[in-house]
Amino acid sequence: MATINIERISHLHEAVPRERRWVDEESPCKACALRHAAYVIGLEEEDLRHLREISSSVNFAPGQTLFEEHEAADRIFSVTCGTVRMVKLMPDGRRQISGFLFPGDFLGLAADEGYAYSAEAVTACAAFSYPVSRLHQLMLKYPELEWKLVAIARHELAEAQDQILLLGRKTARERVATFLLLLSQRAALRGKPEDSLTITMSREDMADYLGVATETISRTLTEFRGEALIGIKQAKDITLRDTVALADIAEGAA
Amino acid sequence: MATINIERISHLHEAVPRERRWVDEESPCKACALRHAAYVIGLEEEDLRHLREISSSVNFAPGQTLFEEHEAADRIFSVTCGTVRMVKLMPDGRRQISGFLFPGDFLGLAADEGYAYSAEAVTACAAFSYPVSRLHQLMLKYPELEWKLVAIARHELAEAQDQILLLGRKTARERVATFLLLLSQRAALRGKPEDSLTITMSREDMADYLGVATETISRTLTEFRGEALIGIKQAKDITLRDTVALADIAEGAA
DNA sequence: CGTGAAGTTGAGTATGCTCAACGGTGGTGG
DNA sequence: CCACCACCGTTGAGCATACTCAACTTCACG
Repeated sequence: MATINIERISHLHEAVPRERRWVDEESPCKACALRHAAYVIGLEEEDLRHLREISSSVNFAPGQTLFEEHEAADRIFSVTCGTVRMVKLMPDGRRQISGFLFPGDFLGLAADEGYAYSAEAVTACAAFSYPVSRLHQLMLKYPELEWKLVAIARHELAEAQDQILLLGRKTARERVATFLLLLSQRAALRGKPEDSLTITMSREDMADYLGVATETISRTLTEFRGEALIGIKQAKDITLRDTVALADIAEGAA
Repeated sequence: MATINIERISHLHEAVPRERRWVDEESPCKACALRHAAYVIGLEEEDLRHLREISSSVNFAPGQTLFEEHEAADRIFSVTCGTVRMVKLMPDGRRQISGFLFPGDFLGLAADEGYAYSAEAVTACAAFSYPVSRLHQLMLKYPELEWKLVAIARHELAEAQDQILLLGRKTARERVATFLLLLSQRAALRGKPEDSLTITMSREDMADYLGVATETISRTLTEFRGEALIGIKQAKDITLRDTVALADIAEGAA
């Protein structure tokens, strides 16, 4: 199992690796068990062993690019540590983030000729990389494992549908509430407190994910604080105070 | 190969089957070759034979429901004829259409416990239905076929990403232009004229797909006509007059 | 403790929505 | 076969949500 460390600097405004930030998400990153990358769909110990044979481990500094949109989609990744964003850009610079990935998520499935989006490290992060060609061979050998890949894809498709509803029909308030609850659920999945959130991404990232302006994110969060729905200790450190009310808002019931 | 005709009436405002409309899309519907359902990803004759063994043929009248959101996702469909819409509803009635399906498209992959959306016939249409359990068995037997299912899912994910960009960041003009070009491409795939479109869905469906109001669809189309980008013989009969300009608008370059 | 990036707040505005009236088309019944 | 009616689509006027532009504040890092 080789270890590759891709050293590409992505955007000018992005910081260069800083040792401090390498560990502040999933303290110590070295505990990158592939198991992490699997809880979503319930891969068995046996599946993991097979996958491990063809995987390489890769690390990325904040802002680094895992792969670019349209690049040949010859690798699939599973995130083991940190936060990754999937980014689509328009010629004039408008940016849409189609999703954030946390430990346990698969990355790079969406493709059609090339990748459907660029993938960038939000925090320092680590991932396993699987060459698609070897994955294909493996799948032919273990069709039961392949069926699990189908299940992962089905799950991801369902998530994309939710995002489409959010972007097509929800108000700014509903979008932000939905997002906070999403972060909460994902934190819970990783065994972290579900009502004390550490926001790993910037307001700009949140805005580009929710299809609004950064100012709208700020205003809405302030609004929620005013309604005692959340507490904001610091910008990146938010407490959920009334999850039920937030859920009502998220689904448009309030 | 059994033939099931599900006779569920979906919404009150939807018409009951009418013989005339059963045939006006893909004259004659009886020519429902599974091959139709396969050009996207290039299934081989052999794959089709295997799939045919476990499929049943189903027909739907305009407005009928193929399946409901949250229902157990135990069937996957391939559309052979007509137009199908994927619908998500919010409690207060807001509606988002996450996509339209044409002959050759697969349906029902997006699921997580249950289906991620309801599927409804826009026009009269026909489909093949594959029980997931039997599909699973088949896949274990023919892993090469299963890999093609993964490819279909990857393609669908890429499409969902495009829709996310559209809904998150594009203006109304850009959305409508993108949609017209999408219809054009899909028509071309089916061997139909690519600049003389037959719009099979209502303005309301278009609006709910593009995340705008129906009035905005009307206004934008009128605008495009005024700019000589399109011709509108009748509401459902649109000619593309300047595909290049439309493409520029669609990607935000104009 | 200074500096620059990130986040918040405010004021004014624009895009697209809502509400409403009008027009056309197709299907149905006389 | 024609006429009516209902529904779908179009157009218009006013308005609201969220954006843009700009100033100010806070925080992280050196």
